[in-house]
Amino acid sequence: MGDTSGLGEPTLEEQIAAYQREFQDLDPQVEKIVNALSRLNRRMNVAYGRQTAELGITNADWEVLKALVLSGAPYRMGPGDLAKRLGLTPAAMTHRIDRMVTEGLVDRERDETNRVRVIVELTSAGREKWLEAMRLATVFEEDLLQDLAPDERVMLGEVLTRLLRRVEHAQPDAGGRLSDLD
Amino acid sequence: MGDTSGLGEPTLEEQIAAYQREFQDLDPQVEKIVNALSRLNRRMNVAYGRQTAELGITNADWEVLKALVLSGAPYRMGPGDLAKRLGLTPAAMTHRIDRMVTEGLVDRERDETNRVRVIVELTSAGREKWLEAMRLATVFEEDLLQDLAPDERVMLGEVLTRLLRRVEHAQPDAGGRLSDLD
DNA sequence: AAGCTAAAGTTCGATGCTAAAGACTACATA
DNA sequence: TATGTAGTCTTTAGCATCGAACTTTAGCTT
Repeated sequence: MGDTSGLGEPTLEEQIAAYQREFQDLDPQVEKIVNALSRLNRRMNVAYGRQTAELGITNADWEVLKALVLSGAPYRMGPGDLAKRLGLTPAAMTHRIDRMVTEGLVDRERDETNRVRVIVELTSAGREKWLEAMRLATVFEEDLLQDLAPDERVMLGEVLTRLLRRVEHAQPDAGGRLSDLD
Repeated sequence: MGDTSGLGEPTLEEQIAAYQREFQDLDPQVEKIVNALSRLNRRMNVAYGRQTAELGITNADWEVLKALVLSGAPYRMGPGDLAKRLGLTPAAMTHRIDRMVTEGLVDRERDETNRVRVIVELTSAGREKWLEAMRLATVFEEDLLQDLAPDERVMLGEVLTRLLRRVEHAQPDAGGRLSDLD
C-alpha cells in the first residue's frame, strides 16, 4: 500500500518514508534533496528524448551535435576527443559516427596533415538539427522553471553550482562512464 | 582557448558562454540551473557507481535491491513489477534476475497460487548489501551537502520538489525508458 | 467442460556499449 | 635510413538492453 499510481513510482514523500522505515540514521532532508535531484534529472532526460525523437534523431546523436557546436566554428573534432567529451570509449564513438554520417549529420574525413587522425565535421543539416533541438529544449526548460521567482532562480543556480564545485573538486574528472552530458 | 582540463569537460561557465555564442535567445540563468542539475546528477551516479563496485555489485544490482527493500517486508516482488518500477522491459529484468540469483542477492520461485507468476525475494545477503550501500551513500550525500546551511537545505528541497511536481504533472508517468531511478 | 482472451514471463534477433587486441601513422633516436 | 615507441582509430568478443514473438496459466463465456 501507499503506491499512488499503479506501480510506476511512489511519490517522493512515500519513498522517503520507506527509506526511513528500512534504514535508521537517515536525514530525511538530505534524502529529499538527493532523490528529488535524481527524479528531476530522469524526467528531464525523458523530455529531451521525446523532443529529439520528434526531430528524427536520438539523444545519442544530440550529444554529439552538442559537443561539435559548442566546440565552436568550424565545428570539427576528432573521434577521440568527442569520445572523451561524451564519456564514451573510442570504439563506441566509431560506430556512433558511422551512423551519423549515413544520417547526414556529420562528415568524416582523414586529417591530411596527420593521416592517422580523423576529423568529424558538423554538416549544415546537423547544425540545423541542433538548433531545432535547442529551440524545443529551451521552451521546455523555461516551462519547467516557470513557477520559480527571479530571486529563487538566482538562489537555485548559486546553490547548485556550489554543490557542483564541491563534487567536481572531490572527483577531478575521472573518466566517468555514465554518459548523459549536460 | 577556454578548456580548463584537457578535453574532459569545460567548466559550467565556459559551457554557458559557448551556448550563448551559438544560440541567441538563451536565458543564461535557466541554462545554468539546467546544466548544473545534469552535471550534478552525473557526478552523483559516478560516485554511487564507485561505491557499489567497492561492494562487489553493479548499479543495476543496486537498483533492484533498492526496489525490493523499499517495497517493505517480506521483500518480494514480481519481475514485471520490478521492471515497471525500474523502467526496464520484462526481458531485461529476466536476465538481470538470472545474474542476481547466481550472485545470491535474490531468490526466484514460482507463485504457487498462480503458476504463471514468479516471485523475486531478497536474500539476507542481498539485504545486507543494500544496507552497506546505503551506509556509503548517506556518507557521500551528507558530504555533498556539507556546505549548505540548514535553511538552504530546506529551501533547496522545497524548490526541487516544486519543480518535480510540475514536470511529473506534465508527463504523468510515461514509461520512461531512461532508467536510473531515485 | 471447451475454447477464448488476457496476463506474466521467457526466448529470440538486433543494437549499442565496453574492454582488449589489432592496424596504421608520426615522431624520435640511433 | 632503419627501428622503436607512442598515439589514433578500428575491429573483435562479450554483455545488457529493447521490441517482438512465443509459452504457459488463469479466468470467462457459452
